[in-house]
This record gives sequence, structure tokens and C-alpha cells, in this order.
Amino acid sequence: MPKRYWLMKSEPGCFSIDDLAGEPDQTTTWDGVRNFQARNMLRDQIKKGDEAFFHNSGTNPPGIAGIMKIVSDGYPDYTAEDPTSQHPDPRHTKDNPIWYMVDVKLVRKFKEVIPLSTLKETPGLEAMEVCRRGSRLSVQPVRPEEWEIVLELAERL
DNA sequence: GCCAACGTTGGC
DNA sequence: GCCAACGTTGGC
Repeated sequence: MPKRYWLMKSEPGCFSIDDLAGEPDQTTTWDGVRNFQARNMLRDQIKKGDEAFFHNSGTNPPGIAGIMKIVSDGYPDYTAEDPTSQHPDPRHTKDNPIWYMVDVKLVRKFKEVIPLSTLKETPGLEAMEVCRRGSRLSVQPVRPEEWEIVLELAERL
């Protein structure tokens, strides 16, 4: 299976790339995803060894803050079983898991966030999911060509 | 704060 | 299974 690329959104007020940098081994669980489309990707498609952009949402400006490596395949998101967690779901049980997560490790933080407005202006990124109006998926696939173009933008910072 | 986009729920 | 009502996301 060739390596695949992803973009994963987080609200930095909730969990930032600096929070990730401060985790032991700069690794954490990407938990709390409660959307079925994103769940399907976490459960079935994202694999250990893939890479993902860390995308800031709900910020001014929104944009890509850095790169993470996926360090586990998808597995049940046990935070759904905890009534005191951020996103509990009583339908989710050990025998019948509904929600999934992966483990992620920081690869690098960009010197500056690449603003969404820049992505939208960059040739070759017109079809990128995050550039679409009303794009709400918190886990989304990125084409290899798009990945390369964003890396070039990061080089030029 | 507004609102577009779209997911979820529930009546029928 | 349809669809209206409602809730959430997230850019602006």
C-alpha cells in the first residue's frame, strides 16, 4: 500500500500544534472525531506510515501549521465511552465500537502557518478539499501533487 | 455575529 | 424512505 496523505483539522484553542509538540514523544491520540465520513477514513483508509497536515480551524487566519506522521492504524476511540470526555457517545461500546481514532506524531511545525487564503490562490490547489467553500470534513484526503505543492509553499516561508 | 453547507433526527 | 426542522462547523 503506497503512503497516503491527509489533512486533519483542529481548533488550536482545543488542541494546538504546540500542544502536540509538548506531548511525550510528540505523539498523541487523534480522538473525538464524531462524523461518519471522517470515521470511515480513520477506520478503513488511514494507515500507519501515512502523513497528514495539521490544519488550524477557527483561527485568524485558518491554515496549515505543520506536518504529522500517522503512527497507528485506526482503532476504537475509547474516549467515546467516557461520559466525562469532550465527546461522549453512549452508543459506543467495546463490543460495538462506533468511533475510531489514530495516533499521530509531530514531524515538523512550519515557521509560519500557511493561510487558507494562500492555498486558495495557489495554482494546482483549486481542487483541494480544504479550499472548497463549506468544506467541513475534519479528516480529508490530500492528493500527492497537492501535498508537494504545499511543501513548496512551506519552503518559501 | 452572520450565514452557507451539510449532517442528524424524527415524524409520517 | 422522504423531508422538514434543527444543530454544528467554520470561513468571513
